Amino acid sequence: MRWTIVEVARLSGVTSRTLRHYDAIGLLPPAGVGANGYREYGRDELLRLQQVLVLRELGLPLGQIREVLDAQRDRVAALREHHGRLVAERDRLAAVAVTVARTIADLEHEGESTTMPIDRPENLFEGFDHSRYAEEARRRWPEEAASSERHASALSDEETEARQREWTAQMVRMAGLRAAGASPVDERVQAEVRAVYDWIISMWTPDAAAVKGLGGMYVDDARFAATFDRVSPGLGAFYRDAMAVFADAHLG
Amino acid sequence: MRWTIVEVARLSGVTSRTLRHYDAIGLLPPAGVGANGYREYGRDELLRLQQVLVLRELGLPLGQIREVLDAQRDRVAALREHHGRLVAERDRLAAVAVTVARTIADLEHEGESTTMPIDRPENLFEGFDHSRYAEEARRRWPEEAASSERHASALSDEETEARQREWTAQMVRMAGLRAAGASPVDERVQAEVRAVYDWIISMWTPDAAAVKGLGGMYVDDARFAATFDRVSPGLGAFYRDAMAVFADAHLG
DNA sequence: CTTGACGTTGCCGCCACGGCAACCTCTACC
DNA sequence: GGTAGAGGTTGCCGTGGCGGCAACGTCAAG
Repeated sequence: MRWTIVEVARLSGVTSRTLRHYDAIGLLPPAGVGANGYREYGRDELLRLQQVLVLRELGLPLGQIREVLDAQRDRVAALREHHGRLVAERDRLAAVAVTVARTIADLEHEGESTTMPIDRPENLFEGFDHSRYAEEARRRWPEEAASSERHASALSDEETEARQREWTAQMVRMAGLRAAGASPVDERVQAEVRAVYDWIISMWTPDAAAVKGLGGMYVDDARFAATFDRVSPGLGAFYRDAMAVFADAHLG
Repeated sequence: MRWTIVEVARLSGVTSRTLRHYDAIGLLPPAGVGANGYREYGRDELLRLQQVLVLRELGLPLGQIREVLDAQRDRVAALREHHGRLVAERDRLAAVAVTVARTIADLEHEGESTTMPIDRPENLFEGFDHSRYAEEARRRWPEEAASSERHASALSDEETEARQREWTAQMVRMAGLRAAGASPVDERVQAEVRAVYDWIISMWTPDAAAVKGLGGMYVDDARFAATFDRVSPGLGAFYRDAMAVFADAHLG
């Protein structure tokens, strides 16, 4: 069985342009080329394309996908490396998003003093030394994290670290607001408190009974049950059992 | 006072190559050009550069930075738009990171059956139709969200939606494990339950008294107090007061 | 025979620069 | 005044993953 480029495109969902690109960079050469110059793809190429798309979906650059598929590289190692990059980029974007949100709020509430006078030009760029802050945070927090009795066992290291960083940044912002003379009822202060509240919630630890009770509700409550059933009949009961196991193992 | 390109570079932290680039694309033309062809920058250019760097730090593309600074565009509107993109991209990366992590785990624990037999090639690409899934989720969830008593008032719409998406994906994965014959004590199932547990935690709602109590602890507990004091003396008490206000306003 | 769908190669563009080449200019020192 | 070294200039190529377009050949159906 042979397929033309557009047939493969329709099967896989990528464009024919992309398939030609993959040929051009040697990532997925066709099985052969007909007398008319048309590319011909076979079963093996479809399988390879599937693997390419899986890895591409995971965000791996095409060059690394080729290395992995040509077995010159360990898949797990490549993915682990990639995972680190993803998490770092995710955190960076999260931090930027927070800053942008705060900037928007500031701009909306700006009264008058947008332009502050500047005498020494080198002060213009004071805020841009990020590495210093990041190091500070890293130096300050590890011991605190170790000595605290926070119930972190259910969270991965990455998540824990991300929360710590959030928390530190939170305090710094709060200190800034206070220094600027804001009172506790100030809406910007309250916005920060709301963030603290979210954070508290995420640290709140329901006990074993509560988790089991929730699992039971997944079965007994018609609304919940219907939601699960739409995904897969009987899934609610499966959740209930699995949650009971988890509760016994981790929350005893 | 006039500065050469390298002096500006040293003041601001960007490279001279970047400054030339900004000139080339019309983002930051120098104040003038000397008889020797050297670019000369003045105070106004430093101020403009500072604004450029602020907006660039927020991730705004250079073209939009130019539009904003040339006042053809509303800053807040541009940032709001940008914020949406950031959050979407952050969520996408977070989702991909989770998938990559699970893939790594799968690859590490894979026993033997890596290559499953495939007869119908179109099935190879079944998992890739994301738009359909996304629509499904969007159609399914709004009512559920509206009718549920979940305490979502303290969360933004974006966060709520992200949680819902996580939750739906969770169920699909769980259904897949179950279909594959996994039992509730299976470690992959338990890993998913752990995710549910985290989700439950984040939905758990402490009442006003609990929030106030926690605020009080920020002052009474020496460990907490010390942490706050290192950031700013008396910050703990400030938190306590602000949290009491929040609790009264939102958790009464 | 025509039409329209599909195939090919090849080149430009995106975005924010980095790197290099080839060359000119300024300052300091011998 | 020669020279070294730091710094200035323009201009072109490369990055990643294709999309879009041009200009043209091929195939099946009516």
